[in-house]
Amino acid sequence: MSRTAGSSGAKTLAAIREAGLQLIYEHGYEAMTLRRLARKVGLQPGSLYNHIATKQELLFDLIHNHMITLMESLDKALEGHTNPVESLKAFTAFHLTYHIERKREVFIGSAELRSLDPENREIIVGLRRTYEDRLCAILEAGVASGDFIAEDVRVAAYAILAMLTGICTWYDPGGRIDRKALIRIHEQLVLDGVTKNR
Amino acid sequence: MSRTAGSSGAKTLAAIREAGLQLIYEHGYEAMTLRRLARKVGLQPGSLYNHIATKQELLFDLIHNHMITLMESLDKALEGHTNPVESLKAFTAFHLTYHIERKREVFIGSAELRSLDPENREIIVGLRRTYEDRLCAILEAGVASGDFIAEDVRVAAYAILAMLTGICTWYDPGGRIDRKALIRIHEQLVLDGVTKNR
DNA sequence: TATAAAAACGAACATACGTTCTTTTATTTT
DNA sequence: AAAATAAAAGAACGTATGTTCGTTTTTATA
Repeated sequence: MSRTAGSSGAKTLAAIREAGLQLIYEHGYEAMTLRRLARKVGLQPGSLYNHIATKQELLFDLIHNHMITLMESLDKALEGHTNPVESLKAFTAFHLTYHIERKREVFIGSAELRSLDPENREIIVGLRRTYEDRLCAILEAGVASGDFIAEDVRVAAYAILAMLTGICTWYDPGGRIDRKALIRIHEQLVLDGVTKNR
Repeated sequence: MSRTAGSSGAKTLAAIREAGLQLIYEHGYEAMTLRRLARKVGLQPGSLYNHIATKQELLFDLIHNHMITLMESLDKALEGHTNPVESLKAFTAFHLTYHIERKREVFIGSAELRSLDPENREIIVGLRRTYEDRLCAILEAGVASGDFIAEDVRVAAYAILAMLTGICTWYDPGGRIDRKALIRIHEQLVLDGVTKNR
């Protein structure tokens, strides 16, 4: 056999991306073999190389795409909010929603950082830093306006991010807890953490 | 050559454990090769099998040991506390301290869960559940006594654990932030999250 | 001190990996 | 319709992996 009827580059690449995402999420980058990936897509191992340059490049593509989308979505979600309290609520809601919806991408984006080549890793770490900075800016604005109290803005930001991101390691969208309730509870937790009198 | 002068089973096993811990922490279980591990310990690859049964068993040993120690230490730390507020503070301080001191074990204990054989994984998941239950019990006691308010105890517990555990992914013991300050800040964050009027 | 056990070496094993290359067939372009 | 390109197959590559085995030397036991 050779080229399959109905085969199209764009469709196959999309299938490779989706299957790769799932396999890396399930087993990790190192544990995912290209043979397994090929089988899942319905190809021979060698045929993958008509669409990807290398296994490493596939990983970077997945993470990089995710980070770009994350940043763009965040900036859209924060648009129009000037009040620090409202901004923080918007950030919390966005972060939770996005991290629940893109559970796999988020997980890979942090767990497989170490599997990236140094140059690739640096790019991703830079993007992540930019994301953290958005939260820091909100907290700083709130401290300046007197709405928030935070002993150390960066510590508070990391604590908040850790708490929110941790959610998607156990949250089950089809489970007992409603998503809106989850967001409400965490908005409150986050706000209380930076507003209560000390 | 053959058996080295001064070689002792216990010492070599300890060296293998320590080197394995470090290598798995740095590169992940799948990415750690037994040849690399052997080189780090100063052995030939085959000689490892005088001390471990298999690569998988080494991973399980490391994680299992960690979980057992974690539980014992927690119960010691909670001993004598009856007041829910004090218990929660003690839990927070213990969790942070332990997770900072045993950064590597903690990381491996969650990141490499998926690298465990199903039977091994089940054992670890059970132990982890027991740990979470300790926190839930404290929160429930606090709700019953009127000290805490929590819409959903399990959600609150997971949020707290996620926040606290997330710390050890970025906290640098030699860095800008003092450990005692870190504990103080988080005790407050945690308490605020479950005590403030809604 | 003789004997058994432990701990190391070093070679070898089957297997699996990421990747390359040639060939064949389908699709697109001219 | 012919030519060029794209996408697949399938075999092969060198290399690395976890593990086993027979041998040798050191330590512990009797």
